Amino acid sequence: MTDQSELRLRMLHAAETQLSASPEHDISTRAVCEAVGVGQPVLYRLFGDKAGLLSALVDHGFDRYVQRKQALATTDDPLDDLRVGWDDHIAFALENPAIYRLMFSPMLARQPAAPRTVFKLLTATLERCAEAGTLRVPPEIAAQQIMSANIGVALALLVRPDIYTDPDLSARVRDATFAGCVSRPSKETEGGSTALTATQLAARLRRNPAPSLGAEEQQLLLKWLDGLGE
Amino acid sequence: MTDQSELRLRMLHAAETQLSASPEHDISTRAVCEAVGVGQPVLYRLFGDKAGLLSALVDHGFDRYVQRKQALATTDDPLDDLRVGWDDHIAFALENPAIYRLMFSPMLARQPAAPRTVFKLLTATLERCAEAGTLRVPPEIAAQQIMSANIGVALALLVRPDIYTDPDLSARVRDATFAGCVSRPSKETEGGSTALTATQLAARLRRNPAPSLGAEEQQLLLKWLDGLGE
DNA sequence: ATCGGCTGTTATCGTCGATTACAGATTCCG
DNA sequence: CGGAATCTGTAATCGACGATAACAGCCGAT
Repeated sequence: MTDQSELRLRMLHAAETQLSASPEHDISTRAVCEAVGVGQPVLYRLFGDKAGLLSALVDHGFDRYVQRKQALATTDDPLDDLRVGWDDHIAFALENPAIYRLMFSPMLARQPAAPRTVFKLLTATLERCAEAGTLRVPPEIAAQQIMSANIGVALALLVRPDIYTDPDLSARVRDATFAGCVSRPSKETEGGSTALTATQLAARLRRNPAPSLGAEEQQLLLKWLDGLGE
Repeated sequence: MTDQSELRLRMLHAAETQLSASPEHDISTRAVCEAVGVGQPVLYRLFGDKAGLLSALVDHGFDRYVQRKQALATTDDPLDDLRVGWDDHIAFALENPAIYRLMFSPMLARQPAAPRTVFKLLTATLERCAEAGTLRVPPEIAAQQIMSANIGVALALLVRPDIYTDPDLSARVRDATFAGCVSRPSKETEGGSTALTATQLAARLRRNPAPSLGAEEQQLLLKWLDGLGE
């Protein structure tokens, strides 16, 4: 029970250590097994195959990533929470370079499922922005922009520090990306743009469905509002 | 002479074909050699080792990338050239998924040198923007923002089409990124911002150094102007 | 006590990256 | 012209690795 899951964790830890120490960014199942003092069949029973071990390592990395994200305080300023989330993503990448490389490697045979959870977290914060009336596009749309840019910057800083030398690169792309989809609440924006108001209304309806509308009507309305929001 | 370089190309082509067909995103040196009808030592003489073959494949990909970029017309609207360059980057990624994955994989043992050339091309266009007075930061700074975001979006669309479903994702991030460092010439901006003017002046001085200043003075002045531009 | 299922071992297979040893062709020079 | 040196390829092999088969001890359930 606890034994096998503890062995699992020990193997994952050994794999992570060896991956961090490997200039080739690769590990060998033999070395991992030897490090924890077991034979290879144990690894293959626990993880199926080498890809399974790497997948588990990726999932383990995403677990820490999500745990860390959820530990971040939720303030009453969702836009500031967004900024903190972006910076924390970059910090995670720089503090866990080996696992981050693996987590977001485009060469992985099977891509992990965890990013969908990460997306939900980001979307939740964006929903709060939308409710506050600072989101100019539907949350799912904004989430894709933010995530792709955030990962792009993290990989750049991680993999090519020789090229991406600007210490403010992350902050610059962050501000530009956020400026592209969210806007500070101000007198000008308030009641101004129809897109903004539609997005705001959609967010409120998603939290508190209107009792006067049926389920299908509600869905259709939200679809229209999202259309206006884009 | 031509023989060995032709053999090299044939092996590169075989490697690319097999990489594209491999669900594991990996190739075997044996299969490549067998495909072109030679023994393994030939490969090791031409490329050193497997990493050398992959490096050559990456360089070959960057050659095509650069060739394609240089084939893009240069108009009198540098901002529009920037947009075309961004879109072409995304198109290249989607049209050459296997090589693009490899070119920008964070798991490569040795990172290629070609990206520096790509950066120079982008910076050249940005210098033209600066001369036109539409760049708010030094070209090298802007280039880092644009490249990292561009790669981030390309990898997202390539690797996780199931998550990044917004058909306008690339255009949105592109516009937001450009809005972050360049601005359309208008009455407001003209003569308005000191940062903008400093960047513009730096670009002009870089093209036409002031005869009234010495080399060291010129360098110092440019450094100051870049500082103002940030 | 015994059966069945975990959990681990040793031994082994097939593949792959990489190297050695060697052979034909070509070039260069006495 | 002839032989030495170099280039260019092949066949055979090595060592490491991923993966599996066959087998052995432990432990709870009946």
